[in-house]
Amino acid sequence: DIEYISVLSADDIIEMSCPTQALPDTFPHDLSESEISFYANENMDMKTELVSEPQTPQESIPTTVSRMTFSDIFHKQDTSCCSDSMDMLSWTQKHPQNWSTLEVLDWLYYVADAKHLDIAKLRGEQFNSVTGKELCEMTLGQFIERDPEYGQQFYEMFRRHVNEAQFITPQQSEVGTDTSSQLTDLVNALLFPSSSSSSSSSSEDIMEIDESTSKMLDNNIETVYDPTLGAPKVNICGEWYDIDSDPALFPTDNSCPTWVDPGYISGDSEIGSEHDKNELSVSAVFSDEEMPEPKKAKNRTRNSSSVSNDSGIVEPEQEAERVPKKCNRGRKVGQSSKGNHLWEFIRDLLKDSAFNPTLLRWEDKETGVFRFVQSEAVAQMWGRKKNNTSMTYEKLSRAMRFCRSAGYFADVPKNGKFPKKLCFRFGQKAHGWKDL
DNA sequence: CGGACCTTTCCTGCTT
DNA sequence: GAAGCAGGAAAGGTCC
Repeated sequence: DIEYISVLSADDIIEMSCPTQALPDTFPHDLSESEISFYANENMDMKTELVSEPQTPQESIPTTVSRMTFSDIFHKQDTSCCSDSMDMLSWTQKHPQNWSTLEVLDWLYYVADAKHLDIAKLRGEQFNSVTGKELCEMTLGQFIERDPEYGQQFYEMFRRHVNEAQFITPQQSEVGTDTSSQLTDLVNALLFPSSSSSSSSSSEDIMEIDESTSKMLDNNIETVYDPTLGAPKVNICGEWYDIDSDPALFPTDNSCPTWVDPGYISGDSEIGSEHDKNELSVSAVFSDEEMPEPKKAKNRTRNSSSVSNDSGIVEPEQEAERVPKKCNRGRKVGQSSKGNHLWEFIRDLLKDSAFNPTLLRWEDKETGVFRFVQSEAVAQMWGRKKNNTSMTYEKLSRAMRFCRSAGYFADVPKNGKFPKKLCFRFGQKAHGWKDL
């Protein structure tokens, strides 16, 4: 109701906005209604934005923050972490049946970005642990069940992708062929069927469709294997890298990009390459026997109270249950903490204006106090970094508390100056956060 | 191979 | 009641 909206103050808007932090905290409270406009995105979600430019351009945080998209965030990250960004498009070269759980999420976020979906409303966590094979079998209802807001769009985009996508094979990647524009066209054709679709579409068309998405692709597309260069080399950000000679860029774990999809090309599930032995075949990883247990599966071995009866006497059968069993605790295969300590990750996010103050922000830089703004988003990023799709803020905050007891973080002064929730402070062992 | 370290996972109890 | 915090316990991966 435009008449109703027009009398709202900025505070009213903030109060009414999505409870999952759709509006950044930096959205200014002291605006008049003439300084705010409402608009609906293509999904008919109402958004707010500033009409007038801030008086001091250096402090134009609210405008940029409120319009920030996933690729704005990730593109910024890409430049400092090329191998991560390469992985994010591996799904473009595989049949969805062979997507890993991470590739499902990469596709999801790619679509979310391309369609400018609201980050805060996106239920990405509902697609954690979903494999490409499972995604292929999901019905519209199941998509909507997982994400009531965008489930239908995801379903439609996914069906279109499954039905219409072509997948790059080594044979198609001929000498001198511009695989970059091919793949860019392909993906954009799938995402924007109405705008243009053939490989003849100009680069201007693509930029017009979605500049940030196109940039994201352009940064990664040259990673497609080029046989003319001999044994695998890739071009990242204008530089050619030799995979074998640069272990830092291509670690030996499964973060190595997938050049081709043997399972798709050969039409069966026989996996033969060394790479795939490392990565494990789809059938090996996602067979029924090996599917991850549901999150709440209880194989607990501690807490004697849970196995003793009311009288405190432990029954023989219950005693047997106390024998330690293997459960899904601790890090999973492929997860790594090499050089990625939590406090460093947090410090680096605070260092980056793409994340600070959008996802987390300083409360008092002098004393090292900071606060999570979008806690779940930070947790998902942390999980992404650690190859763990089931990361949540609850788990992240437990790790934060361990880091606190270890001295990397410290207690936040309880003087009423700082919020009691979502607030942390760097400790003695942490360094490098002051000189940001 | 063992141990230290750093998480990750799950949980109970408490506070806001 | 939900969200967040605090911390115990157990387990796993990495590094030395």
